[in-house]
Amino acid sequence: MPPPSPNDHADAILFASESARACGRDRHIPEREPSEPLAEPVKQPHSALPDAPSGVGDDVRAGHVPRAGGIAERARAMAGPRRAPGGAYLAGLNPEQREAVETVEGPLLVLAGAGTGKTRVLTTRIAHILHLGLAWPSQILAVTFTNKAAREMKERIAGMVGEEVEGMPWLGTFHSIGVRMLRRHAELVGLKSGFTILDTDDQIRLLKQLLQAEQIDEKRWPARLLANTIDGWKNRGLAPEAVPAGEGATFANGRGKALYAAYQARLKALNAADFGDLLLEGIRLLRENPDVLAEYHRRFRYILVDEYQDTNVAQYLWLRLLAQGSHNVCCVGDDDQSIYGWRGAEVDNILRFESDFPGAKVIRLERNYRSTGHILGAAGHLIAHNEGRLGKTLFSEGVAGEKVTVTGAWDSQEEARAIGEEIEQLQHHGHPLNQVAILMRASFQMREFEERFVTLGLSYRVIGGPRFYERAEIRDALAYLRCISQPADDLAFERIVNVPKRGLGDAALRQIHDHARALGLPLQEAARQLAQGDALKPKVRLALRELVQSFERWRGQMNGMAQSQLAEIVLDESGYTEMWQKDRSADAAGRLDNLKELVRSMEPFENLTGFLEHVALVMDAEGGAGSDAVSLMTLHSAKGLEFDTVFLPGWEEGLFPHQRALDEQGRAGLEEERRLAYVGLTRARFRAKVFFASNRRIHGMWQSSVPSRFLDELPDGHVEVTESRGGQGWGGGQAGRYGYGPSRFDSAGTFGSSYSTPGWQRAQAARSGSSGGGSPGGSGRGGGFSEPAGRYAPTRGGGPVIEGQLIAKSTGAPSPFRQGERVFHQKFGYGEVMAVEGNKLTVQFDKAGEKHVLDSFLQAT
DNA sequence: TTGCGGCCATTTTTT
DNA sequence: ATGGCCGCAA
Repeated sequence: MPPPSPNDHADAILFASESARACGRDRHIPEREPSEPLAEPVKQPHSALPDAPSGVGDDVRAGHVPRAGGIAERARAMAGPRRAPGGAYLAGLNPEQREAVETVEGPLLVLAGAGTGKTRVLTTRIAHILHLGLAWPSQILAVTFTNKAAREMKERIAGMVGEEVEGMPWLGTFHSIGVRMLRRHAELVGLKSGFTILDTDDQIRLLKQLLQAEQIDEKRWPARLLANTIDGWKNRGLAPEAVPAGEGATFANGRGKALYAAYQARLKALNAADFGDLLLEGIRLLRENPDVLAEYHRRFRYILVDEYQDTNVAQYLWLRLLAQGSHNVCCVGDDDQSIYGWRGAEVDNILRFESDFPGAKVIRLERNYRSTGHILGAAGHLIAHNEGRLGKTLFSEGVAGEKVTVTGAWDSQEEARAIGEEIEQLQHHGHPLNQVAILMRASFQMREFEERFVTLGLSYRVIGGPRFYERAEIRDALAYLRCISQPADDLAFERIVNVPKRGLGDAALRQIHDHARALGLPLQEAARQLAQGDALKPKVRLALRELVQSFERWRGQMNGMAQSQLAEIVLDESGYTEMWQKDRSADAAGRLDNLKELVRSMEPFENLTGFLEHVALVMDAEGGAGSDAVSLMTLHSAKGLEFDTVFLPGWEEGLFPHQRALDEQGRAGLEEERRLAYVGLTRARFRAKVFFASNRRIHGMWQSSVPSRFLDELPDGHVEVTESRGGQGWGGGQAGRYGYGPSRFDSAGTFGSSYSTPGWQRAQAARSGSSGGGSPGGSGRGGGFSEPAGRYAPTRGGGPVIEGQLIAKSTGAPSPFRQGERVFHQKFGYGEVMAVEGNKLTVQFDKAGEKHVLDSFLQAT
């Protein structure tokens, strides 16, 4: 590392003296030793300041010194007359929250249940640290997962300490902080400081090329799978050489590890990093360069982590490295809300906190300020079925409120109709739609609600879904801009070389590639040379020359105008806008709107580079949240939000808990699904309304469904079973079979007749099936499949069956039904089998017409 | 090079 | 049922 620039020292002195003054005014804090707060900030800036190795302007000097007076002023203001020991910001905290805020030294885990004021603790804690003068804003590392969370945190801190928050360059997402570190020390990990950040799309295209070059069959070994595998390794902090040989062999007959290494080499050659690298290379940087690590140790006096239950191994390693300096690491999270295991989050991180950080203190926040007693009671009882948890019981001092309702519907359409009606009722009673959300397990469930709401004229808004910057037209437009800004960005060049179509197809691209590889040039430069020579066919050469010249022209204009203006010119002159204008498909107009929106969103940025950096990391555009509308989203995207009324449709076995989670993750998968249910319930302030449907169309085929086991795990005392209007609901048959004891759903006759339900029908089928043995359905609180666990209870021939706790996947066994046979189906009535394909049948129903159904839902007549 | 037709998979999502 | 992707034919 180069030595610090001379300026650093002078600044440090100024900085130190300011800090001493700031603290000096705080001197009268009764409970502190006089020397203690003084000592650190004075000593700290000296050691922390030697900064970016390059010495180029960075946070501390650039941002803070001029503002130091401001800090002192703030401190004085806060230390003013109204200040109780500690400051006004501590006033509204409950004792646990206050303890979490004031326990500033040493490792601390705050187990913050849903709605217990987690963000408040985090932000107040930062304000507190600043207020006491324990650290400068630039000495606090505060990490979140999403940009949204970072933004919110920043806003709330600003509400408490004012502009000082602007001096917190290390408040951000894991990734943005990772980039920040890497940009300063890029050379140490084999990159140049201006490296490009590749998103998933770029990553997959790169891997595709790699697979092609290696002659690996992409059908058998899709690039997507390799990308996931590599991401998985990166999530676990494994560089190519660290991948265990056995695991490295799982992809493409043992070539996984080598491919990973090749991919990393390719990234370096492109001067690019993918999302995983932003952390993984950060870890490498800190491990291999003790001086850099020491610098950050000196810098970060306090480390705070939000949503700790979502951290993966790489993030944990990264944090641990950094926390070895001050040991002042505070992680806030809730093991019961860990729902991202499937993308590498390790609940273990939070479960093991105390042993990972010796001397750690754990504070539980269990006082809930959000939900009514019944909702908390129901959610708490449900989550208590999980084994792997630290254990918390939320309580509230509020009212019991309305019970959680459980409503059965005949099929998903009726479910949507029932929910639509309830929402209209609420609306008539003056309930704002903004305070209503429908939270579902999978996004395909959304369509039904959208359709229903369109007919009802109910305004709704879909949260989540494809992000603005991930849309094809936006990515295309960005690729043009990247080509201008970074002529060596090969991936961007490839993306738009023939978009719109300009006759530069695979063949032309291959030639450019070959030329580039031969001379070690970026594609764009290779293209420029080829356009001049005569190696290409005239037509191709002309098109290429046109493109290359355009880029040069645009690049020349780059500095003379606002980037948004340049973008307009580029989109126009490249023919890209025209391409969509000519497009007759339904969404073309929307795409043009998106492009306009893109151009508009560029305006506030300093320059094109600044904008592109923003886009790479902050992949969200502010969507209009203005109007009063019902929110539709998945349970995953609901985490962290709250609504007065929450509808939770689709609580059926196979959908929720999702079959795949059960198949692939077993018990762990089930527990994560249960946490998801818990997250859903705890989003509600006053009303949580659970629904399930007895029939649902999945992959275009009607399937009968069994109510979710989670329904049985809701305690009687907090739940009310209602019947959807006009619905036939579902009979009591299946409940209780999961070993959690009897529940109210076991009493027959809650809904209509038990004898018309799919559960009963299936029990009948089981009884007449070849296995015999098991107790017949329909008796006692029965209808349950009480065959010994682990044994199949086939329907006729064997369809979905219950094995232990899981419903097995449909077997590939041949269907027992023949073409021409008369059959009966729960939803569609009588019909005739038209075609048989494995266990999938095409049936011509007398009333309902031709449908595709699984054989296990049919009975012979 | 482009355009169309068949084949396959299809939970959840951030950076 | 439906959309995305690949391969093949014009």
